[in-house]
Amino acid sequence: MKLAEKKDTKTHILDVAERHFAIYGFAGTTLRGIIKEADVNVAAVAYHFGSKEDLYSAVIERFAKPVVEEQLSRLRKEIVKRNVKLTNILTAFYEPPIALIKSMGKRGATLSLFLGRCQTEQEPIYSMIDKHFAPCRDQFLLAMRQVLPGLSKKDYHWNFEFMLSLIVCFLTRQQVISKRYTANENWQVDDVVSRLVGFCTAGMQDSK
Amino acid sequence: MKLAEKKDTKTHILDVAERHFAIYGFAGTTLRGIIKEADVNVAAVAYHFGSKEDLYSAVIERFAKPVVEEQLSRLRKEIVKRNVKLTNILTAFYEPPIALIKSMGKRGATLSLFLGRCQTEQEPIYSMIDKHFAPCRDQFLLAMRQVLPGLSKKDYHWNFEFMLSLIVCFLTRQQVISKRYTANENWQVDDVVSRLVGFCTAGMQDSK
DNA sequence: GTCTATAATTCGATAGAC
DNA sequence: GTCTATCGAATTATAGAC
Repeated sequence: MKLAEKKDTKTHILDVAERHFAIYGFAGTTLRGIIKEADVNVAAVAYHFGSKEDLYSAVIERFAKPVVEEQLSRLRKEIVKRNVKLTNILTAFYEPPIALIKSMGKRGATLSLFLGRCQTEQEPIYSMIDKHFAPCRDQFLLAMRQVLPGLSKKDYHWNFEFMLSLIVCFLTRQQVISKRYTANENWQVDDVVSRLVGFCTAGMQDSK
Repeated sequence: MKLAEKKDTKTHILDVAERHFAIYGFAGTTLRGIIKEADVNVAAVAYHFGSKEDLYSAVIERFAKPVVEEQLSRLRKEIVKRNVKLTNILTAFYEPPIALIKSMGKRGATLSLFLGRCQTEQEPIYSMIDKHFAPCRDQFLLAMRQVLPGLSKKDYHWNFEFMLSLIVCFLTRQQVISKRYTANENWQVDDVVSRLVGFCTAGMQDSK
C-alpha cells in the first residue's frame, strides 16, 4: 500500500490474515497479531467476518476456488480426448496452482506456505479445508485410474498421495531451495511443472 | 498403564507430550492439556523439563536420535561397497524410521504424525528440529551425488526434497489410506519401503 | 519430588458510543 | 462502518508449603 491507497478494509484484513495463517497455522495465529499488522481495529474482524474460524474459512475459500476451478476445467479438456495420457492429466493438476502462485509474486509465496500448512491442520479446520479440495481431488483420482490400468486399488491411491505430496513439497520448499542454489528466487512455471510431471510419471509407470 | 504400573513421571509426561505436539503442533498444544491427560501436576513439567520449549526439545531428541543413528549406520555400510547403488542408499534412508515406527505400534502412529508436524513448525521450533536432522540429511545428500552423475546441482536437490517428502507423505497419510481400503491398519515394512524406493528410484533415474 | 495457589499475560469475543 | 473499553476464559510460569 504505497500510492493507490484504499484497498477496502475487508480485503486488507484478508491479505494479512492469509499470511499469518500460512506462517503460524490456525492455532498459532492470533487476531491481535493480524489487526496490529493490518492497522485496523479488533472489532473490524468481527464485523466483516465473524469469528476466527470464519476468517480462516474466508481465506481458504479465496485461495482454493480459482485453483480448483482451473484444474477441473483443464481436466475436462483432457478426458474427452481419445488417447488420454497420464502426463497430460498430471499437467492439468500441477500447472494451475503453480501458474497462479507464480503470477502473484510475493503473495504467491505466502500461498505456497499456506498450502503446506493445510496439510497439518486439525479439526475443525481440516474439514473446512477438505471441503474445498475433496471434489476436485476425487475427479483426478477417477481420471488417473483410466490411464493406469493394471494397478491395484491400493497402488492407485498411494501413487495419488505421492503426487499430492510432491506439489506440496515444491510449494513449501521452493523458496529455501531456490535461494540456496541460485542466489535468487526465480523459477519458471514450465520448468517446475515438467520437473514434477517427470518425476511423478516415472514413479507411477516405471517403478519396481 | 494397566498392570506393571510405574513408568516414571518424566517418561510418562514425555509420552503424553509427544502425542499432543504431534496432533496439535507446538502452538496448539497446551501444558494444561498434557498434565490433565497425564494426570500429573503442572509443576511436574517445570520440575522435570523446564519451559514448554524445553519439553518439546526433549520430545524431538528422544524421537530423532535413534532414527538418525540407524540411518547413518546403514549409510556407512553402503558407501564402502564398490558399486554403490541408488536403491540401496534410498533403502538405508527409508527403512530405519519405517521399521522403528512399525515396531512401536500405537506410539509409532503418533510418531508418524509428529514427523509430519515437524515440516511446518516455525522458529524457534524449526531450528530445534533441524539441528537433529540436518547432519544426517547432508550425509545422504552427499552420498546421492555419487550415484546420480550427470544431474545438475539443482536437480540433485530437488530430487532429494522429493525423496524426503515421500516419506513424510507416507507417515502422515498411512493411517488414513490403510483404513480406507483395507478395513484395518496393517502394513508391512518391506512393502512400504519397496514402494517408496521404487517410486523414488524411477522418479530420479527415468524422468523426462 | 510433588503439590496448591496464584501471579502476570494474553486470548477471543462483545457491548455500546459515535 | 469504525472505534474504545472491557469481560471472561485460558495460558505459561513461579513461589513456597509439605
